[in-house]
This record gives sequence, structure tokens and C-alpha cells, in this order.
Amino acid sequence: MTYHIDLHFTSKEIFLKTYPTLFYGEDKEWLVVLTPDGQICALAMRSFPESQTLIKKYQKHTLVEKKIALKDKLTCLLVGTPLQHQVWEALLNIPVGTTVSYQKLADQIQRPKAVRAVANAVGSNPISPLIPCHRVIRSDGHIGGYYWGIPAKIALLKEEGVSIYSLKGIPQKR
DNA sequence: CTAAATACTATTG
DNA sequence: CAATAGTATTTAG
Repeated sequence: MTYHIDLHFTSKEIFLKTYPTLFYGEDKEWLVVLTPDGQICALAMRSFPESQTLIKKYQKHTLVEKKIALKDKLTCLLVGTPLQHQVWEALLNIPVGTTVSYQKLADQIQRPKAVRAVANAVGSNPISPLIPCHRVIRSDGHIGGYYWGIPAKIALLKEEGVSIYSLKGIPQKR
């Protein structure tokens, strides 16, 4: 199943002000948090361990459970800082089945020295794996981190045909 | 406002 | 391998 992703950006302040009430629910393999006008502001795969914690990040809102029916076109409202928005957009250009280092990403957005900050931004993307942050690895060949756990990252890469065993720090298949 | 924390990297022993 | 300095951004206090 391939989805068309439509991204919109906003700041935390505006988001909190505009959307005091949010909806959440499950559809297909996804667990989502939606704005009243149907935009996805957070998403995770139900198969991720602790995927329910997705909802816990929105305790400042009134949360209402709802029956969700996702369409082919996923309209997302991404809440973040300017750097995070820039990084998330850059992530969309990473083709399926390939990987990129945090450093290369930083170079790409003209902030080569800000690697560490870029890595943090990658990690705070709220709709992984729609935004393919699992395709970002360390430049020394280690796999790097993943919000939902390294095993989830490995599984995603494997599905896309990336050879994990060329990465360091991965348990070798016996 | 300041301090602490980072899904990083290059360097050194 | 471990420790460490450099680095920029976000978050907690």
C-alpha cells in the first residue's frame, strides 16, 4: 500500500491554541492522533512496542477516541521548530531502500556543523515511519537510534531490502 | 534566563 | 574499545 503524503507545518504555540481537542484511534496498521479537521498530527505503527505512548504526548489536550478511516491521501499537520520542519522535509527525499548519514543530512540543509541538532530533529518527527527517519544511520557505520527502539528500525530497513548485516553493532544471524 | 540533555562525529590513547 | 571536545538546538527548571 502506498500513500500520498501531504505535509503542513505549524508551531507548537499555534497548535496548542488552535487544537485544544484532538482525536485518536486505529486504522489498518496505524495508530493516529488527528486534529478535529482530520489532519494527522502524530502516527505510529501498532506493531511498535509501546505504541500507545504516542497518545501520552498530548496530555495537554482533551483527547477523544474515535473511529478512524484513513484514505490514500494522508494530510499531516506537523508541529515543530523551523529546523525540525527543514529536516523532516529533507527526509522525504530519501529513496526507499537507501540510507543516509546524519552528517549528510546536515550538509544537505546547509548546516554541516549542526549534526547533533539535526539528529535530534530527525528523532522528534511525529509520524515515523511515514517520514522515513529509519533510513538515517551514523556515518561510522553504526545504526544510530530510533524512538520506537532499534529492533523496530532494523525491521523497517530489512523490509525495504537494506542489508543490515553491513552495519556495526547488529547481532549477526547465525 | 541558564543548565542539561541529545537518535552525532572526529580524534586520541 | 573508551573517553572527550566540539557543536547547535530543544527542553526543563
